Formats: sequence, C-alpha cells, structure tokens
Amino acid sequence: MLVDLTPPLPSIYSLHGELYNHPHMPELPEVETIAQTLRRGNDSPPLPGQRIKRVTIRWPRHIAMPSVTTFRRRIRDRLFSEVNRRGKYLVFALDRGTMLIHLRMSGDLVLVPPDTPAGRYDRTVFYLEDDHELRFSDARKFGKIFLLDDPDIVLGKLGPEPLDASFTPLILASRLLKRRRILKPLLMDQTFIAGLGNIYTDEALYHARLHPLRRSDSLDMNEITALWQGIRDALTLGLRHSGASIDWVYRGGDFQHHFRVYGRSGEPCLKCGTSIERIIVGQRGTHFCPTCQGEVNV
DNA sequence: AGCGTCACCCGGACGC
DNA sequence: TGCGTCCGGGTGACGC
Repeated sequence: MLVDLTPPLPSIYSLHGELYNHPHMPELPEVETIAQTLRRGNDSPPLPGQRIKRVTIRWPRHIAMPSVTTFRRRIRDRLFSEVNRRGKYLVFALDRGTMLIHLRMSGDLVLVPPDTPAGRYDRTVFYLEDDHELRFSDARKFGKIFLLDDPDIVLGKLGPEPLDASFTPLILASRLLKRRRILKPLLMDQTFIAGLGNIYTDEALYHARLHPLRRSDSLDMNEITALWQGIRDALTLGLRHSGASIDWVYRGGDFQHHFRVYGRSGEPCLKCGTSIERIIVGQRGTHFCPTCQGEVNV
C-alpha cells in the first residue's frame, strides 16, 4: 500500500573508518534543531497557530498515553500553540493539553506541504487545516507519543537541563557526589541529567579529559568543573552544527564530521595522536582517548 | 536503597 | 537466499 519513494541515503556510515551499520537516537542538539525548525517554520509555515484536522496512526504502539482511541478523539481540532524541547522530548503545547514526542532511535518529525509523497517509515501523520502535514517517521518503531493534561507526569522525572543557566558546576557536583556510579551510564541516565545520549556523553567526557569508567564520587572540584564545561562544549558544538546526521533520516546537521572520539576507534586522538579506543560500558559502545582520559582510579 | 546487568522492543546491514 | 548477530534508548526484572 505504501510506496517507498525515499531516496537511498548517502554513504555517511563509514566516515571515520568505523562502520555505522546501525542508527542511533537523536540527542539534545538534534531534538532542539527539530523543535526550532518546527517553531520557526522553514520551507513550511511555523507549526504554532496550526490546527489538527485529523490524524492517521499506522503503528498504534507508538501511542504511549492515553489509549489510541482516546488519543485519536482528543487530538482532533487541537491547535498548536508552542513547540519546545525538554531533554530529548519534543513538547507541543496545545490549546488543550500537551503532546510529547520521544524520537528514540530512528524517529524524525517533518512538516511537509500538501501532496508530498509518503515516506517509507511514516507512522503517524497529523493533517493540518492548511493541508500541510506533520509526519512522524520512525523506521525502528521505538518512538513514543503522549497526550497529557499534565506533561509533568513524564517530564517531571527528568534531571536538569544541561544548558540552563540554573545548571551550575555546584549543582552538578552535589548530584555527582550523592551517587556512586560509573560516569558514562550516569551521564546517560535521563533522571540524572536530561538530553545526553551515547554520542554527546562520549564527546563530553573527552572534552573534560575524564575516563568513562571513573566513579561519580571520585571527582574533585576541578574535574567536576571540567565535566560541566565538557557537557556544555559538546552540546554547544552539536547545536552549532544543527546536530549530527548519521541516522536513517538526514536532518541537515553536519556534526558527525566533528566528532572527537565517537565512531573514531583506531583513529588518532586529535590532541595527542593516541589511537582512540572503543570499549563496552553498561552495554554501550564507548569511545575515548586512553592517554588524554587516562586515569581510571576507581 | 543503590547499583549493575540483562532481555526486550525493532529492523537494516553485515558475515558466513 | 537465508539465517544469526549486532546496535541503539529506555524500561522493567532480577540479583547482589
């Protein structure tokens, strides 16, 4: 029934010698880039101010809350008022309630003009009053959509926003020292800090010159400040490049050309020339420079 | 309670 | 051609 008119992706999977035979999820910079594009409009008009006529749901398990039937009924005739981001969630404030979308591994959201050919992985389509369509495509089907009166049911569990002014080195210090966890999985824990995934965690630790296996309570204040700065540097660099485009969907960002460690195993460290290593930490591929991020002292 | 580990969801790409 | 394996984020089960 659906015709695949999606052109094959350019070969962007072997940029650094390491083969990217898998997708990975959009993180804070990618989600922020999508939010900004929808908010401002690009080739299409801004999403705020648009009203939803109806919705098509091709993969009902995407709808996390409420039930699919209730979702379908409640989303009708809703007006988009704001598009924001919290952690890796897109937050759509409506005239009644809030819709949250988590893209997980392979999700993407685009606002397209009328009669745009269907994409192979379009799963949920919001038909708007002016006949533009907001399309949620998701090859891996791991994405989640919520429609809530109180978005804090979901967003309330999230840790601080790393780019907020309220996120200071001291806040980070108190959170790190309260725990006794390995840094890499702790930074990816969305209740500890919101928005970091595998790529930006590895990049942040490299900027901070910290080994991914360090214990959270072993850091001194200088190291904590370096980590705070590293997190912000990695995210800011990603944002400046409109995120990375090594997913199933090309988003226009080009940060993948600027990774310091992610996907660069076997290649020389840009600071010292040492071969970048790849290890598994908490079931996740983890890239680091054994010289620059050397001391593990657990 | 806190922490680590593992299976699961899913499907494209790869090795054999 | 086809099967098994791998990968990823988040969740939930389980064990220490």
